[in-house]
Amino acid sequence: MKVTIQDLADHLGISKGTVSRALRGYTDVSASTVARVQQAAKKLGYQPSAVAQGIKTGLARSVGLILLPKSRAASRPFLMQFINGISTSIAKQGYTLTVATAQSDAEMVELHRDLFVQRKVDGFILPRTMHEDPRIQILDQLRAPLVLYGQTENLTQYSWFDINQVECFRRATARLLAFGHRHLAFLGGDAPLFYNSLRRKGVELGIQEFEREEVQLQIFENITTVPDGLECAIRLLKSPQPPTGFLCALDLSALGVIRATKQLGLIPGEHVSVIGYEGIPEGDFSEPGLTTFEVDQYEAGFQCGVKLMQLIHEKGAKVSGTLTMAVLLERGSDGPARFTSTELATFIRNRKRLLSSQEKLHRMTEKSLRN
Amino acid sequence: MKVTIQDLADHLGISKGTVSRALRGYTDVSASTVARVQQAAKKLGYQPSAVAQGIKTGLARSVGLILLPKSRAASRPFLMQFINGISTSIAKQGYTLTVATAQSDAEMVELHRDLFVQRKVDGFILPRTMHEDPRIQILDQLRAPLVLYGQTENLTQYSWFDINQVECFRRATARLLAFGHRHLAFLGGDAPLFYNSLRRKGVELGIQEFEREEVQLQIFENITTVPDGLECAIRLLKSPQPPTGFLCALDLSALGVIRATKQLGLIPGEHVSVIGYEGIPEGDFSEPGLTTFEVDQYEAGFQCGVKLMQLIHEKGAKVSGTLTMAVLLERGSDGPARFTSTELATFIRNRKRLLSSQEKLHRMTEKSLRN
DNA sequence: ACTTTTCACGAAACCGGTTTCGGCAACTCA
DNA sequence: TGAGTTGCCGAAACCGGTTTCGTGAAAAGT
Repeated sequence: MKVTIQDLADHLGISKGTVSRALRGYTDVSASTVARVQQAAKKLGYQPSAVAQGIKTGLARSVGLILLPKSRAASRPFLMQFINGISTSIAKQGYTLTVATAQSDAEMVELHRDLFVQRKVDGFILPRTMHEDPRIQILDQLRAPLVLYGQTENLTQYSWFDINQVECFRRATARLLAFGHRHLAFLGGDAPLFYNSLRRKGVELGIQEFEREEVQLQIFENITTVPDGLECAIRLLKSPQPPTGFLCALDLSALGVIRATKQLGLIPGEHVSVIGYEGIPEGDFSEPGLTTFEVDQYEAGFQCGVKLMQLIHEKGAKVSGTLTMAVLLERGSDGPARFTSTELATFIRNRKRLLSSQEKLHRMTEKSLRN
Repeated sequence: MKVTIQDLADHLGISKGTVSRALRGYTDVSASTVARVQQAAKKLGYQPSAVAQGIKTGLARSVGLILLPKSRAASRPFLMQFINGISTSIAKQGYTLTVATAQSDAEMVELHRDLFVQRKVDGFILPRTMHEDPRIQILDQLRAPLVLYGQTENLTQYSWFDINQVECFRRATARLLAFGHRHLAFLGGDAPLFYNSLRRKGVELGIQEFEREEVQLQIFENITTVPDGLECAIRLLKSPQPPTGFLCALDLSALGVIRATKQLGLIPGEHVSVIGYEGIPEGDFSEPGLTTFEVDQYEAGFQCGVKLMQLIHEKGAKVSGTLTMAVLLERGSDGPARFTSTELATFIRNRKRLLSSQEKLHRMTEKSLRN
């Protein structure tokens, strides 16, 4: 059924060693033999078994990506294009992507170890880097090649790729300040993940650089889902000094903030401003559309793949880090500050009455419509 | 660095054959030796190389899943949980998931062949089944184990898992009919994919079974994105006999329909009804929420994995098909028919005037608010 | 006490490749 | 023409496991 190198050698009447050398591009095989072998290989449909190759070369020709589906929030939207990017970049060297899922952090670390020790993969791409990432520690011990998608401590020791999130949030902050907002809130994401510090740092930097007036900043963490963002924003907006501008580490929490503003009868982008980060598709379906930084996940995956291939193949290859920018999508959820914080608080208090009167008007027109 | 079976054997002073038999659970090894070997393996951190194992057993202990990222529409949302399901079910037998991406149908077929011929995978899971699926044809030739996620022709020859989409759309249709809708539209998805026929069949069945009154049904295909749905719905709603109920093969197109209704000043769920299928997260962010059938993608992946493991391991294993149901999420996008088709047409014509008057009222209240 | 069976393990073949090594034949050069 | 290269290929070792086979020693049977 399956044709082996021996079958091919017998068919050509030469030794399997010669067949192997011919196909691997050794120079000590005559051009005519190489041609014959290649032709016969194509005719018989021979392709060397990756498994058998791996035993001698010590390479599985696969890279590992281990996911934690528990954290639906941040890993779901980016997955398809990220995978596509990795897969495309490594395919050139005959590599494939091995994807596994873990249900806990501990299991994730074990999985990395096992996959490498069992030679199922030759290296890893690590998304969602953490502070003192335990995956890195164990892979260091094993001397496993790895590339980080994200940053962490001791960055010079590893290859990594990341978006300049500090700069993104610095710009987002500067943007809201330029719009006239003076009371800001930063809704951070998963505290143990490194990105959170970076995005927060960007906000703080943006405020530092702004010297014209006093700026108020409230900081929150672990706001990772729509309900989280909703609840947090409701609480803030009902406070005596509500923020007029929201900087959200994640699009999902930004969508929650938008919901909250609408629940309170406010118009996002007009009464309050919201900026997100990541560019998930849902952001285009909210009303108004979410202003956010769109990350090119395909490119991210691609670059991670390229870097990992270098580490695996070029002995003594230098580790390298790359920082790129995300694109600001200016949709409708932010804009010039209409209110100060104090004005907004008053507005929100008065809003209830007005809402009910509007409701009445609405019903009136609806009724007239029916007839 | 890496500890091999020979290292372990030397360390214990026994032959590597015995070590292997001890770890593989052969009976002709004394219990005490088995214990010693297992203990030493753990101490030295020995785990057999999957690559080396594979050469003798002929198994790579990996299953393939090949994606077509081009078709962003349908494959993106379900991916994470589907992968999680597969990965979890096959992990028990030491299997991992190999994911690759193809940029065209032709490349996808090649990839399946190559991955199997190179023994990188022992079998495949095929999502998004097509009519006369070319992947199946080539994998049949290679006698490669496969499991379909979806249905196709000659279903008795393969293992497959699917949602009973016919029944879902029959119910959706019956639901709209019970709500009093008599002019329906079915917005189908990718015509070459098998699911499209099934969902359409469900709609036709639902209408057939309804014998009380005459029902009008308009059918469209290849409506796979939000803009597609938007454009199609606008056109339909502006026609002389607009449908009052929309059955959408995909949530994305349903979201487009909801947008269209709102653009025309209609209230989804009140003036027109929309039902989708799949349960993508975006459906929960639209206003009103999208009524849809939620598919458990984790379960789907899990079952596909289980079936594939059976095919690979149990020689002479019977192929098996499984049909389950999706859960109807009753959100706000559908409801009792307020209008007949004719009434709706009139309503939409009159709507423009009313919209501008409402706009005026709205501005009035806004102005009073500001002061 | 001697044969037969069972138990437990070592030796070796094997899987399908890669890579090293050695040697024959042809070719170059003096 | 004989010695030294060079080109090309076969033989064999090797990679790290699995599995078959054979055998010595202990246990069981007579």
